Amino acid sequence: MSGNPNGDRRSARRQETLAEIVAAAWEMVAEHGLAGLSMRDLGDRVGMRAQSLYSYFASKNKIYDAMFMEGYQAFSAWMEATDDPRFRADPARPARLLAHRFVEFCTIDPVRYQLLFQRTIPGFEPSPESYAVALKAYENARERLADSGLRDQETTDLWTAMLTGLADQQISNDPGGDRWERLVDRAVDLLLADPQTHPHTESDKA
Amino acid sequence: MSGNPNGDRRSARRQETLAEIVAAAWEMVAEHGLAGLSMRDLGDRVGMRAQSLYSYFASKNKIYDAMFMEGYQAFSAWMEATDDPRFRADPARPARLLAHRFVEFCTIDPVRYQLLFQRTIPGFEPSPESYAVALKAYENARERLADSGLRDQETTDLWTAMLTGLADQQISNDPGGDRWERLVDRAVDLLLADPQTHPHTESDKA
DNA sequence: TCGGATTACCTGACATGGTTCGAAGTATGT
DNA sequence: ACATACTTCGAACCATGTCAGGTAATCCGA
Repeated sequence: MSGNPNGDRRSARRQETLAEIVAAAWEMVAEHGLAGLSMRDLGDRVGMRAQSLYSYFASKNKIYDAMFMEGYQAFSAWMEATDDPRFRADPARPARLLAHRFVEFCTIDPVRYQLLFQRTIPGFEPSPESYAVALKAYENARERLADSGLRDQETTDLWTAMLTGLADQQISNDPGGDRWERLVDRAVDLLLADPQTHPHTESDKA
Repeated sequence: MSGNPNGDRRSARRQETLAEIVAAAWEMVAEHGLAGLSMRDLGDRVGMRAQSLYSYFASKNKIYDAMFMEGYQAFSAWMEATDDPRFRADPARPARLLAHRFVEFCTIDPVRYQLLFQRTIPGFEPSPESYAVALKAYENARERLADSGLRDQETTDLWTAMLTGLADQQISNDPGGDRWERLVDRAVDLLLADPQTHPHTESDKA
C-alpha cells in the first residue's frame, strides 16, 4: 500500500519531529533532572506550544516511555559492544568486562539510570512495547552472563544486586569519581571465587 | 526562658500538632507513594486547610525533611536493637545480623527507604540538622561493622553497595517476597571470606 | 489548477498543585 | 478587660498537565 512519495515524506517528517522531541527531552532531563521535564519548556525547546506536543505524544508519560525504550535499546547496544572474541577463552575476563560495561553505562548518564533502573517517576509505567524491549535487553545480558560462567538464578541475582548497588552508590555518593567503580573487579572476583557460583549438584546435567 | 506552665502548654500543643502532621504525612506516602504527598490532602487529614500547615512547616519539603530526620532516628534505633535469636549460635553472627537488620529495615517500609536512601524527591535536600542525624546514624552503623570485623573503607564500601543493592532489588523486583533477601547471608560470607577484607599489610599496627 | 480532506500548530480554558497575603478568630499574660 | 501572640482561614497567584476547538498550511484526486 502506498508507494506514495508524499505520504512517505509526511510520515518521515513526523518521525523526525518525534525524534527531535525525545532528543530535546533528554537534554532537559540532563539539565533539570528526570522530574524536571516540563511540557511547556519542552515545547519551547522544539519551537512549539506545549499543547502541540500532544499530537505527537498522548501524554508526558508517553514521552518518558519513549525515552525508556530508547534507553534500553542503548543498553542492549552498549552491552553488545562488549562482544570481544579475544576473551572468550578466559572465564574471568568476560565477566569483569561485562561488569565494567554495565557500571559505566549507569554512571555515564545518571538520569538515564534513574529512568531505566529505578522507578521514580510518579505515575509512569512502561508500555508493553517498551517493557518488551527492556526484557529483551535483560535476556541478552543474562545470556552473556551465562557465557561467562554465571548461570544459576541466585548467582545472577546476586550479580545484579552487587552491580546495581555499586552503580547506585557511585552515582549518589561520589558522582564523577570512582570510589565504587574501582570495586567492580573485586566484586566480580568474589562471585567467581565462590563455590556456590558453579553448582554442579542440582539442575545440572550430571 | 520562663518556667511558665502556660507557655509550656502552648508549645507542647504545638509539638503535638507537628508530630500529628508528620504522622499523617507518613500515612499518606504509605498510601500514595512518596511523591503523592499533597498539602491539601494532608491538611484534610489533620483537620485543617493546606495553608494552615505553613505555620508549622515552611514548605512541603520541610515536611519531607522532618520525615527524613525521623527516618534516620528510626534507623539508628533499629540498628541498635540487634539481638536476633536466629543468629545467636552463628559464628558470623554480628555481621550477618547487621546485614539482615539493614535489609529488613529497607524492605519493611519501601517509601521510607526511598526517602532515606534514594534521592528522588525533585527539590528536596535534607537540612543540615537532619543530615547530621543521618551522618550520626551512618557512623553508628560503621562502628558496628568494624566491631564485626569489617574495617577498611573499601570493604565497608563494598558492604554498603551489596546490601543496598540487595535491598533495592528486593523492593523493586520482588516486593513482599524474599528472592534477594535470602541472598544476604551468602553476600556477607563472600565478603568475610575475602582475604582483602582483613588487610594486615598496610595501615595496621604491625 | 482547484476544492475537499488531512495535518500541524495555535489560543483558550480547566483542574490540581504549592505557596503567599491579609484578615478573622482564639488563646494567653497583665 | 485589654493588648498581644498564635492559629486558622478565604482568596488569590503561579506553574503545571491536559482537553476542546479553531485556523492555516499542506496534500490529494479531479
